[in-house]
Amino acid sequence: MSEPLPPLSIEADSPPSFDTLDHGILHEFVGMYLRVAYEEAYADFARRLGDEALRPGYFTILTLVVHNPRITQTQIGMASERDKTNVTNALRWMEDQGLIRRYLAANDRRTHMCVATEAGRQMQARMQAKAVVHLAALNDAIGAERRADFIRTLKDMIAALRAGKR
Amino acid sequence: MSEPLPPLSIEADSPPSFDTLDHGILHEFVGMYLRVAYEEAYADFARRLGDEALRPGYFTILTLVVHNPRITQTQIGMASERDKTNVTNALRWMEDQGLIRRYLAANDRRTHMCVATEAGRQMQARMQAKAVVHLAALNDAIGAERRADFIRTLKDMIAALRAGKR
DNA sequence: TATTGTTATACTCTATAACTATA
DNA sequence: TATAGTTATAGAGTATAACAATA
Repeated sequence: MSEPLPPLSIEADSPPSFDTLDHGILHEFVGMYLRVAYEEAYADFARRLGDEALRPGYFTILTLVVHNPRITQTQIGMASERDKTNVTNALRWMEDQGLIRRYLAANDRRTHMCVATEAGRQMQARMQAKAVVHLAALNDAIGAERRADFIRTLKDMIAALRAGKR
Repeated sequence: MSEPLPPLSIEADSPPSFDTLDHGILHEFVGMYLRVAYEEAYADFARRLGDEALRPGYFTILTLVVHNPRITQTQIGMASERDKTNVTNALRWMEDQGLIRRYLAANDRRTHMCVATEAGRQMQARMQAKAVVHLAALNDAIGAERRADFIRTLKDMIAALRAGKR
């Protein structure tokens, strides 16, 4: 890898106490809280799902397939906000697990239509039950009404940042 | 890697139209919006920083060092919500770039105290100027008052999810 | 024994680019 | 030319585990 760090010189002063650290502009910095909240929400859902279910990220995709028979991979990518390459990998894995099947559309043989199997529907139902508990835990923390505002703010933020790209 | 996917059988039906996709519980699913908002916020800040500055994740660490001379690596890890191994790597890189220096504390020679160089202070100031514009763009979208509520909600969520771990 | 920091390693999520096949 | 999907590859960010030095 890289070279070991060089030895440090010794200085007499002491570090600042943790309680009095100056965070500067970081108190206003949304990005940091957003990152940590995302990580904690992901980890909480993953904990509740346990080892018998899919990973959190796959719940979105499987739910879309269960609710929308013959949904295409492009549609899944757009609706789940994921790149098509990630969708391909997720669907391949789910097909290997027997959770979904895919069919070519007769009228346009480029598109792959995805359909959940019975095992896939059962898996989605099990995961959704855990998702409901996960959301209830969030509601206990922030309140159901506040959650609606919260989601609206997230959506507004996403839309504005995307508009700013162009 | 893995084997190529097998050929698909052809089915006559058509995919659902994208506009009428059924998202099921996903409309309530905070995690997905959280992920996308985080990604967009990160990307927006990265765009504004350009190629001459550090990556967004390093801004937090450099800001802590600039504002708190002799801050230790453990303190940086806790304050920036990052694992110590990531802090080590970030600081090594910043030291290579001449943005910070590190010293051993005389009274406890395990601890490494971090101090920003003049170049580091200038870099932090340049990045903070871009961070302010980034935050202003967010305020245009969600409003400064709503941002305060938003951060409070994020903090509450983080605290609740962490409490639920134990 | 516990803590600070380092190193090696690996995992997750995501994206880019080049490709095949279909349109 | 453009679109749907696949593959190989790579990157950013994060974490785990074993370790050395120090307390």
